[in-house]
Amino acid sequence: MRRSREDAAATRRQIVHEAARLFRARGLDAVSVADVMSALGLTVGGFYRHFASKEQLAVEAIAEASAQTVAHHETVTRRAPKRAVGAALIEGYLSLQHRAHPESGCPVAALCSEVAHASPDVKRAFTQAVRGLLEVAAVAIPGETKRARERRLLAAAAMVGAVVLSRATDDEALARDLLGAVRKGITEAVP
Amino acid sequence: MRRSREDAAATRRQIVHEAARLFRARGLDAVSVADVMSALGLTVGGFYRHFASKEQLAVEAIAEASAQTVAHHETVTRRAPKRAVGAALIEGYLSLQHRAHPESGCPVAALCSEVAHASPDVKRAFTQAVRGLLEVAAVAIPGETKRARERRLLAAAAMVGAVVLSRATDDEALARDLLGAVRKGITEAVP
DNA sequence: TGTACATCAGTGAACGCGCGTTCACTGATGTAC
DNA sequence: TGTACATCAGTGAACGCGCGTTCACTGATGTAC
Repeated sequence: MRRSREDAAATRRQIVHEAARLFRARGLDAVSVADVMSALGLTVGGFYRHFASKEQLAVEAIAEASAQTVAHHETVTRRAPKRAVGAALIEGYLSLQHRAHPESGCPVAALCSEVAHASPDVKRAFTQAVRGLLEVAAVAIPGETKRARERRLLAAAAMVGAVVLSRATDDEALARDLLGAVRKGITEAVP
Repeated sequence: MRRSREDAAATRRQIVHEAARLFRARGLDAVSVADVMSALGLTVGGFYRHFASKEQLAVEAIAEASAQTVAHHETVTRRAPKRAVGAALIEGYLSLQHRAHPESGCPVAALCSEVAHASPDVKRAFTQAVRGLLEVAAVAIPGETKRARERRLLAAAAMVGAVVLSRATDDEALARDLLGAVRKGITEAVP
């Protein structure tokens, strides 16, 4: 039966929110529209009242996950002692906690190799998420010089690489070493 | 009809070879057993004379791709002027050529975020590929010290991260900048 | 070396299954008067 | 404010499709004598 406009808008937000969790946890392909809807106690049919396609949901879910991640990093920035903001951001990103919880973590690390084969719209949303990550990196490595920007790109690539590889390996020691080595290497360059 | 033992062994090798190409090009999920077989002019049914499952093929294809990549890097090492071996390896890995051709490139960069959700066997094969990459990195950054190992891990994470992100973005300038920044950052540390 | 038979690589159709998407339907919500 | 009607959020079943895997079959290869 019909729901009020507010209820419908809330449902839509819940679908995007749940999709943002599930896509990060299991990947875009491995999560079906039915998975997302049934996680909310809804049936598949209603999905298409809100979205034109699963792809549109992927686009919005990536944007939502990116916004959550940026907001999380802003919280970390606010709470950390002023001199140690960069270190706090880097340590959080490269933590075993982040490794263990892709569903609430950085969508760039969660989806990077999959997105290489995705549609232009999904790639665009993903690229925006990468830009969000680089803005967070600018808190740890500020400056408008070419060199500062290069160091931010290096830090972002290394951090994403370390988290992704730590998740893909079955060697716990290697996973820890990767995260630790990148944390050390990046923080040496970030006072 | 039945084929000779040599023919059958050759078919098996071709299946693994083609799978190594297709999986890197499109991802493990997006390539079907039928895709691999029909690329060789064969039908699906015969596949199960050679492999117990698609998963077993994925394991062998990752190992094959890793071996190809290590062999390619050995060729680069042999051909480069002795003082510039590290730079040659790094530049090849971080090239637009590598970015444009995942099908013949590093399987670690091609499959990293997908493998996080794969079976233990696939993760084990992938982890071996990561170790292969670290051995290649040891040519550029030799040494048995803890510090040398950490720098290899950092270099590997940054290189994989840069290639993966450069492929996932729709922003060509960002892609080039990522590859360039990591090349610069890593080669500064690698004389 | 020749022959009879077992083996098995590859074919092609079929299997059950889950997918994204569509659709007729329901009944509460929103709107027009 | 009340009423009649249109709208549309969500249901539940159905659609065509491609997937991984199985299987009866074929005929050349391999083996035993």
